[in-house]
Amino acid sequence: MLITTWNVNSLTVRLDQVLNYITAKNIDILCLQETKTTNEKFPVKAFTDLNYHCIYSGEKTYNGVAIISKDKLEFTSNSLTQYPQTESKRFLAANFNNKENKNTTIINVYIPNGQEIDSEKYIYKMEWLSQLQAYLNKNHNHDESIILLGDFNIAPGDLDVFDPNKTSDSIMTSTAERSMYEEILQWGFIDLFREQHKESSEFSWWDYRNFSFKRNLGYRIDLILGTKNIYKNLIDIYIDKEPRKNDRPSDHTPVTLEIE
DNA sequence: ATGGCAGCTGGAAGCTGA
Repeated sequence: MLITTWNVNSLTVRLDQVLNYITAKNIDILCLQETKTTNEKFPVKAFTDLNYHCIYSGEKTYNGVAIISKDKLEFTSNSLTQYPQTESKRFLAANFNNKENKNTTIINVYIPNGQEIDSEKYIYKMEWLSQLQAYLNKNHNHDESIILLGDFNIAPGDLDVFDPNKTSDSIMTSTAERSMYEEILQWGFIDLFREQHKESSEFSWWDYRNFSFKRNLGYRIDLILGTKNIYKNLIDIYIDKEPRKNDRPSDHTPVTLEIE
C-alpha cells in the first residue's frame, strides 16, 4: 500500500492537483498539512466522488490537517492535549488494519515552524514537540505498528539541507530542535527515507523565492517515521519532485511510503 | 543586509509561512 504525506499550502488552491495525484498514483492514504480550510468548507464531495474517505481537522486561514483514504479509517484524536477547541489544528491520529489484519496507527502532524530561534513561536514549537512525546508515552508503545508522518519543520541532518554551513543553527536545523527530534526517534521510530537512502541528499521543500527549486536550495522536512513493525514491511520510500514543477505548486512536494 | 513568493482576509495592506 502507498501512504503519502504532502503539505499542500491551501487545499482550496491545490485541490485539483491533489485529486489528480491520488488518482494517477493510486495512493491508498494521503496525509495533508496546511489545508487552511475549516471543517465546514472541507471539500468532502470531491474525494467521496473518487471513492475516498476523509477525516479532517481544520481552521480558518492557518494550519489544518486531513487524512484521505481508500478504506475508511478509525478516527482516534485531533488533539495532543485533550483540548482540541483551543489548539491550532496540527494533529490528526487514526487507526487502520493492515493486510495481516494487524492494527496500525497513523499520526499526521504539522509541527510548528518556529520562525526564529528563541522567538515566542520557537518556544511554542519546542513545547509542541514535548507534548507530542507525552502523547506517545501516554497512548502508545514502541512495539506497536505506528507511522508518524507529516511536515516536521526540522531537517534531521546535514544531508537534509542544501548547504549545511549556510543553514546551520537556524530554524529547522538548530541543535535543540534536532535533539527533540532525536528523542522522538529514540522513543522507537526510524526515519524510513534515511534508512533506505543512507547517502542521498534529497529535499521535500523549496522556498518560493529566489528560484530556490530551480537551484535546488531545499530542505528535507517532510518525514515519514515508522516503528520497527512498520520497517519490517517497508518496500520503498521516495520523494516525488514532479508536483513541485506544476503551475501554482505547493512549496512542498509529496513523500510516499510503500509498505506491504 | 534585505527582501524576495504565495495564500488568506477583506476589500488595502498586513500577517504568516519556512
